[in-house]
Amino acid sequence: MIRISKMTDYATVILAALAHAPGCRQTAPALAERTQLGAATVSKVLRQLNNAGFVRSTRGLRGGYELARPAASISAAEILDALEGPVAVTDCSVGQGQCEIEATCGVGRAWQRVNLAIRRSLYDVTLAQLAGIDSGGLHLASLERELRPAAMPTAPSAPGR
Amino acid sequence: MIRISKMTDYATVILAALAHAPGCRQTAPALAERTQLGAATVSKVLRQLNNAGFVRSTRGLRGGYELARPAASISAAEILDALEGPVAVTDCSVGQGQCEIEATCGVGRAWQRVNLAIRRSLYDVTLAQLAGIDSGGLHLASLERELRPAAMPTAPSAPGR
DNA sequence: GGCAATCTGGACTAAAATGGTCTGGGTTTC
DNA sequence: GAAACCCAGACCATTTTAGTCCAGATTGCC
Repeated sequence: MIRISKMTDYATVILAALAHAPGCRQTAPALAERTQLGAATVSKVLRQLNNAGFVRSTRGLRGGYELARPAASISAAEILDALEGPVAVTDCSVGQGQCEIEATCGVGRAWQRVNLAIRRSLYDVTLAQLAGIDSGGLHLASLERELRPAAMPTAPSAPGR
Repeated sequence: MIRISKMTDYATVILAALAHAPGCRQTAPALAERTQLGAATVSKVLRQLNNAGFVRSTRGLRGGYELARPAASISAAEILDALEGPVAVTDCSVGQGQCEIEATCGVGRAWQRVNLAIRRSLYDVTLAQLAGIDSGGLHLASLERELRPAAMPTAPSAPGR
């Protein structure tokens, strides 16, 4: 259904919570409380975020997590890349050679374009925007373009699943 | 990982195969052979495509499937909508009220923008393009815009999964 | 009329991904 | 040395996905 995993979703929520208190260490339990997510789950996500370099951890008493970089410099695309690998709408959307029927189907090239478009839109969203503390719409250019057109068709009739 | 299901992928491949021989009925087994996919799977997908109105089926001897509408008038977004429901990057990306922690997290709004951007790019890709028989780039406007920028960052360091 | 080719609908299963928990360590501060 | 932390990974339950199979219904042809 073209959706990111819940874990990645949680990651953005947690990062957003951290972004709201920059430079201030917060423990995993405290973040769990703030975000209303399970403590164990938050811990797990924070570990991934630490490995990926988005947060910095401090052990021991008075330990906790804090953002490793300013929120405005972290893009949604980076977070997705780190947590679930690069965007790939289909197998052949990333490049050639993944698909045995490539020669026959010829569908790959068009998907690659879609992929690129998605990627760009993800690059234009920063953690600061996700957290709602955007300093002034610096990165909104391409998204505003997307939003302008009035006639945005809404999903017509999806069959129940 | 932001990807469409294989079934939907197959659907586009099958539709593309049909688009290559417009107005010409083809049986499910024949399409399976042409696309190198399992016969039962192709049948199943064709049934869904029939219910969704993308193809027209004829029963009995000499029966088969054919495109119900010209390939250029079918967008990738329509196919996705029909087969896996509307695009929804996260639960809260479709609208308000889906998420209990909406008030606290504030992440939803930014995802809605991403969602919209993805949706638009899917609307700009037609079946004709997917099939590689595009008549002249009528719908390419927004995608060309996406492709123009030179400095397209490629996924940096995704952790192996 | 009967047979063969075709679609139809649904049940069913196997495999994989996902979400989430638990346990058993290290570290640091007081 | 004890309390309050983080760290790493195994582990399990559930859901989703992919794919198969089978028992009809329909149509054209001989």
